[in-house]
Amino acid sequence: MIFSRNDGYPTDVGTASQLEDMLRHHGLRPTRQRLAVLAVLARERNDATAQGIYASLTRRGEHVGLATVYRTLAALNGCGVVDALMHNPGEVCYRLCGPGHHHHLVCDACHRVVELVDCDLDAWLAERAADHGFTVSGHTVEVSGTCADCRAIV
Amino acid sequence: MIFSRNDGYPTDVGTASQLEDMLRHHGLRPTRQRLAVLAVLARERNDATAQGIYASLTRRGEHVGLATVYRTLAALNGCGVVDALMHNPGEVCYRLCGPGHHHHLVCDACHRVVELVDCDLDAWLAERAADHGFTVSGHTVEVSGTCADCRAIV
DNA sequence: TTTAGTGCAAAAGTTTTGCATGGTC
DNA sequence: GACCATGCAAAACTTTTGCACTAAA
Repeated sequence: MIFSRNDGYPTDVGTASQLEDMLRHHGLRPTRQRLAVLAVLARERNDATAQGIYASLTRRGEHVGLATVYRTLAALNGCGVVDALMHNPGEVCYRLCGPGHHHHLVCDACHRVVELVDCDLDAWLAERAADHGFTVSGHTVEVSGTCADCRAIV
Repeated sequence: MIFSRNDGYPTDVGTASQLEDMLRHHGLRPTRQRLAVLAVLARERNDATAQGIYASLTRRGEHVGLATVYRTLAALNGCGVVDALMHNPGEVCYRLCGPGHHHHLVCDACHRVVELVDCDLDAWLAERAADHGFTVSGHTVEVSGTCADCRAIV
């Protein structure tokens, strides 16, 4: 799996030309700006806000308009390439994630994110929901905790 | 349990004097404004935004400043009296919930919320998290689906 | 050359804050 | 009287949008 990561470390997320192919595959033109946003996401072990990504780009001298960052993230989220996390009120965090069903384990201290890929809650939830007359269309689990690195510091 | 509800229906959430006691119990002065906000939350089977609560109060002729609504919700959330749900980007929803550990089953169509109280995920999550070096401090599950009423309409 | 994407600035929206006033203990 | 809570308006923020311009197909 070339475009997926399983923990937060900056693993191989594809060369520039592979990122281009991915964008094209989703009907998105591989522009300089989109590749730059993807590069920041690929380098980020934590989740990142639109504002934060914009700041990263500016810091590195890559000129990408803030509106473009927002539009790019919306497009990538629409394709399922990035996940949107809403643990903080008032802002959305984005993260380049694997394509399958998974949940997020987030470090309270450093915001590092790990994907939990094995989840078999469906049957259990469907049963509980049926007790209340609901049919289930989806679910998200967010687990908060402390990663090994941060625990070591304290 | 007098201040808890299990589904979204407007059940008995306490008389005015009981609400006063609850506020006092948390070190909050039982002002007209706070009781009014609580009354709106108690009457609401769905979750509600600060803006929506403000609108409800205004509609009923109760004059409570918008800043006061925000401050009241923050205080009640801090006490654990109301839960904050963040399913929509850019706004926080609040809901008067039971005091114990529970999760939320939310109707996609009408935003009705039901609390799921039996949850056994702790051991399973702790194990998965340990595989990645994390210790778990908490978790939230948000289940989306369609309630019986909304399914009937379609 | 046709269409999609970008930049900039303005606008929209939610939430927070400062400070004087009023209510509660 | 001391302290907490409120109201109002301004400010801070994130996010969206309009429109002329640029780049990709």
